[in-house]
Amino acid sequence: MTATPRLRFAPSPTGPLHIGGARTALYNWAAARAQGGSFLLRIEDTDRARSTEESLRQILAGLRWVGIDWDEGPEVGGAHGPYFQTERLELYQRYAQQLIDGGHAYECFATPEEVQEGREKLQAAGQRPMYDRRHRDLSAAERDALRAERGPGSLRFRMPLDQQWTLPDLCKGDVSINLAELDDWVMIRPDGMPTYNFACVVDDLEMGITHVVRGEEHLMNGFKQAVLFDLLGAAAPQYAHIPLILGKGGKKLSKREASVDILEYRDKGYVPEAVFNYITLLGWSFSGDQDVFSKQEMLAKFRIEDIGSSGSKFDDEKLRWMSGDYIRRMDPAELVERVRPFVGEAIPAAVFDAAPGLVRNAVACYQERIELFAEIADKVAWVFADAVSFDDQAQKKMTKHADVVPHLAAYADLLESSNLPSSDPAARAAADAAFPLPSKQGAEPVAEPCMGPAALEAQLRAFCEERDIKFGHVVHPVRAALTGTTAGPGLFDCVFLLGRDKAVARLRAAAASNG
RNA sequence: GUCCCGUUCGUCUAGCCCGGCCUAGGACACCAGGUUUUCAUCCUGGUAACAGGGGUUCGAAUCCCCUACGGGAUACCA
Repeated sequence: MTATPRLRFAPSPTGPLHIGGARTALYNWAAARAQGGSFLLRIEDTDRARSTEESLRQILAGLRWVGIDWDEGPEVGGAHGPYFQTERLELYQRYAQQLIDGGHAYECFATPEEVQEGREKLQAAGQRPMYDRRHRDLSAAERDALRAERGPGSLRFRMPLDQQWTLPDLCKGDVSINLAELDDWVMIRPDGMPTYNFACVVDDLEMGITHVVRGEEHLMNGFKQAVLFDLLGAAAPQYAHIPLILGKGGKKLSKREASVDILEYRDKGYVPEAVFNYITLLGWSFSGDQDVFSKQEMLAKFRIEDIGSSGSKFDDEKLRWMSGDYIRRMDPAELVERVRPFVGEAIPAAVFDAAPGLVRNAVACYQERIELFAEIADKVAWVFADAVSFDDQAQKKMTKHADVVPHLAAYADLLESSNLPSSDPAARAAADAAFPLPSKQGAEPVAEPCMGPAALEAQLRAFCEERDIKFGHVVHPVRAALTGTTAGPGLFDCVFLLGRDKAVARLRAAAASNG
């Protein structure tokens, strides 16, 4: 019965895409996709002074990064273009003329000072401050005189007065207002540029938009636009004005508590699917007991009507948790791929290419220990570095177990004569292939080309028994010696990753500097 | 000031439209235990909420009214 839905996201390129904008885009996108409709992007660049190419690029990149694509709009074209408002000026003029002819718009010559003065008067009288409609009913002669004296005026909308208007809102329900509360708002500026409300209506009409999801700061604009649609003899889209995203304090999200620019999340290494998931959850819930869901799952259930009507606060902690959750569930091969842009110097590019097995193993060892892609760099650096330096905790462990330090050299000797994988990234492909890390307890291949984590553990346990030292006391200094830290993957995964030469060298270095 | 919207654990929310299944469920965070060579993961358990006040009703988180608090809008910005 209803036509296929057409929704849009209509940002103005005056800054980067922020979290709130991304969520708005997301809901519009989802509503379209869920119903097999179209999603388009329209650029509202009528504010020429503030619009920039750079902002546009950032917005498009931000949308793509969270996984939002569009059927019509910049870079993809479409049958309802152009998709930049500054390229549609003639269209607005045509509609403006139609409205003038129909008596629904009039020219206003009031100076900014006069408008302001009128506002203050109303305010003082306890009424809503707005344009006092002083030029609403000018005679033709008065109009001509003013134009001759002051030049072209702005085109204002002749708001029907004293009329109760109810706006059916998909999110808020029916919202009513007396139209007299609304301004005779400016549709076209004296320079011919349309304002937001006017261009928006013309475009939504021309582009066949059926639903509009947008922030609740536009609720009042919803009335203005709906009335205009009515006077144009057209049906307004179904509006859904959704609550804003707030910061921890319940105030507008500020840069202090969270990144406002969506691309900052990309740069910090958040998993985009998690950002998508989390943002979706800010005001919409998949089900009573499931927070993590795929796009496909979401689309199967999404309905605009289910978007919550109360504001929500942005919680970076949960976002991070969710990012980590996505990482944990990722295929290790994919993780390696996606972590690559973030490793910097920690894993030299040459090693990345020459020793995929080693890199895979190293990264996989940290899969459940990171929440952001970017965290991998610092974590794995010790594997690929030439030597390590101890952090405070590691140094403490070393001094605390000073009695076992002498044994480190002996352990080094033992490893030196053992069949460990090589420390040379290029010479250990078979070893890394034979032992996918992190090693699971109990499992160990039989026909292995070298010692694996389990064999290494057995070896060290025997070593301790021979020398009558506590296994638990050796483990910590060894870990510190090898990795420079006290936390990390299983100790024998660490030994394995390092390979013989590096493990031996680090044990000896630690023994020397702490003995 | 005026108009509009909102208010369930610290946070995101389920439940509310179509009153009883709600001794209010889930998730993050937090606390306690377990697994473990460390960290992390994982598992088990716990703390914790219907803004307040009036109605309506046999019965209200759910319906109505008032108050308080929060947010938004009050532009020739979007």
